[in-house]
Amino acid sequence: MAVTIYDVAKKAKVGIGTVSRVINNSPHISPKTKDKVLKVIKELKYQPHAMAQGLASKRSNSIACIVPDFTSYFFVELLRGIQQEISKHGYDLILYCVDELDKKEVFLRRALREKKVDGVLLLSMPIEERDIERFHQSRLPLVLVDSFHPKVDSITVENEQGAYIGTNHLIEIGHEKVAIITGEYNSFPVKERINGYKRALQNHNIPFNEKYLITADSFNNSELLLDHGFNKMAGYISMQKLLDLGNERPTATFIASDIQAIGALRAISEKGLTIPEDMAIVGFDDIELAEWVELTTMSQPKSEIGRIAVDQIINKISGNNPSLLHKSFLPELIIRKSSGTTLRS
Amino acid sequence: MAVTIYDVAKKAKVGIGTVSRVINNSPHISPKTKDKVLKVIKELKYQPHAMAQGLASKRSNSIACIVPDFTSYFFVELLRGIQQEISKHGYDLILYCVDELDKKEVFLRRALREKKVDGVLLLSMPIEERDIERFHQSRLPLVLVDSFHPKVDSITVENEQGAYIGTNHLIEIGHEKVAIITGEYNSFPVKERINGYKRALQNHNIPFNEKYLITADSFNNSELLLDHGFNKMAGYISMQKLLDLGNERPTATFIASDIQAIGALRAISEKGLTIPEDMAIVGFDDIELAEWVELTTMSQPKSEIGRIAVDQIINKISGNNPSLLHKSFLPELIIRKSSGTTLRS
DNA sequence: ATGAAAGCGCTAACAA
DNA sequence: TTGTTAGCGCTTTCAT
Repeated sequence: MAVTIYDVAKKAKVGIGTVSRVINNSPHISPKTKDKVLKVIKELKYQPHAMAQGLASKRSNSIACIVPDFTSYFFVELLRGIQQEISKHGYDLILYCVDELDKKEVFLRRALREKKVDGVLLLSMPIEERDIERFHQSRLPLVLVDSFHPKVDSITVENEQGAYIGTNHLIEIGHEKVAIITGEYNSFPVKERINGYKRALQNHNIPFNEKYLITADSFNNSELLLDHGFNKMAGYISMQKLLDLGNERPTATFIASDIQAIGALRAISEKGLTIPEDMAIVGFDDIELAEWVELTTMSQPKSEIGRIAVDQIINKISGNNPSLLHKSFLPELIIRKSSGTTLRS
Repeated sequence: MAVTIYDVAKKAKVGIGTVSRVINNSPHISPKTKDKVLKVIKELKYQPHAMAQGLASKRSNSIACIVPDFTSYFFVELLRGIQQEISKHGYDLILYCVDELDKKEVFLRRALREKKVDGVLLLSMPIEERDIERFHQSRLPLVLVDSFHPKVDSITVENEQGAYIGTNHLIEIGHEKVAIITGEYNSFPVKERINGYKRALQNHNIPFNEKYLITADSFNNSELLLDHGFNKMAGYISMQKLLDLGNERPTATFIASDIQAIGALRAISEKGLTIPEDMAIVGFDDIELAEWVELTTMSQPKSEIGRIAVDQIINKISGNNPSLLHKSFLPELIIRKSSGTTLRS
């Protein structure tokens, strides 16, 4: 049988309460007995039983992270920061992936009642009003990452402004026919990014051209929508559509995710066109790969986002009622070769 | 207060034992009472408390996965398959990352005593004899993935043979000066891959040239060793070393991971050399990116590996004492542009 | 087939 | 400061 708190108590000739206090760093304990107990704990290689601790204390020392099917490098890089920070605080990360958005609810409700985690981090997913209410009632800390709702703590980037800056960059280096490629229209950041794109056009008195807006919904291929169209293939196909526009073809494209941009790059070179001369590109995310393919992009501070999100949720778990947090980072324009500064002709 | 098994029992007018039986799908229960209880469970939105279940049943429905700091795309892709399979079986994945190999022990021992997980998946990490003994004694299921020890279940690829095939491919298309770039020498797969490389040379009576073996230990930069040298930068620097060999320069290189190969590609093009004419490349892993950069590589069946590993550990958890499993997959040569078939004059 | 009751290993409130 | 004890919410005998 595994060694329990009773074994430790007996061997140290103290009560189990005392052992418990030692384990939990209770301040009210004499250094002498503390040392004695600690010694026995070491001798017996005692380790508290997580479930028993959890049941009695109503804490699990685990945080759930629900991610939308981590195909995307962006999530992976975000997740990396989150894991590190969670681990640093002595918590464990339980990872859930949902391939369909509806399934998210199942996890949320389970998390709520099952009491297996002390808090939930929801990545890049919308949340329904009734779920918010549920979390509020059960007082289970919830933090949104890369998603927004006025009533829930959230860490985001300024999608609208980011798209504005990216599009603006393309216009300012001389492009007038600027297109946008983005994910599924009902994905949270997509609308905002489209708005930023439109605002940049407006600012320069460039009329919005319907044909220059390619969302992932455009093509009827559910395969490509698994991650809301934020994938290489979707970017590839979207760019093909733009290139098929003949002499109406845009000379520059703002692409709302680097991974789509990477697909787009291929579509461009396959047509025998060059970047940035024939088509200038600005992406979004600054995934590790972006530098590799010399992609100009709007950089998201991924590890910073992860850090803040975890700090906030741990703050809430710890009971220091922090005020509602809506932290938003401004993405930074990283200029690389794909936008260039030269125009074609 | 949350609804407990007592609330359900009271409302359904049965004992808590009966409710418990319903929850756990016990066969000895009349369909009638089962329905009645199920109805109440739904009405009350009852969900068993995970900790209480765990404490009483000694099962946590969680599986730990210890990965070496998931910087690498290979791990991510592996992890994806593992998560899916774990989830499919109704288990939760607790993810631990260890940046230093020594820290692994901490997690292993904690997993052993803390009873927070029902099994442990160890990815790409060696395991010490004494830890094996500990796991054996406490009967906590352990499965190695991408690592090997005779006494522990393991899912691997045939590194030696894979390296052999990759190197052999380069030799057969005409190369004689074939180098190898790989990770830290003490990393498990590295030695095997070096052996496969050497065997291929031998088979063709090509003498082994010390200068053509670049391991990640070669350079004194601990940054680069975080993931045992399996990263872009390490590949980049390693290739530079080879290119600096002047007229002794190899014409082909087998690179023991795609991510290093990607770094190497850059080093080559920066020197104004072309691939595959000046330098042919074969990588290892077939990460998603490999196709993108047209890298010939030895493909590992990542989702298959994950699936088998999870199935095995769940089998062990379920108590069907499966016999010791040592499944090894043969990596498959995927020929793309980076190896080409043309030699440079 | 079902109910009652004894734990599972711990925390926390209460006494001392 | 410390020991004792009553739960935490469930599973699992053991009766019935």
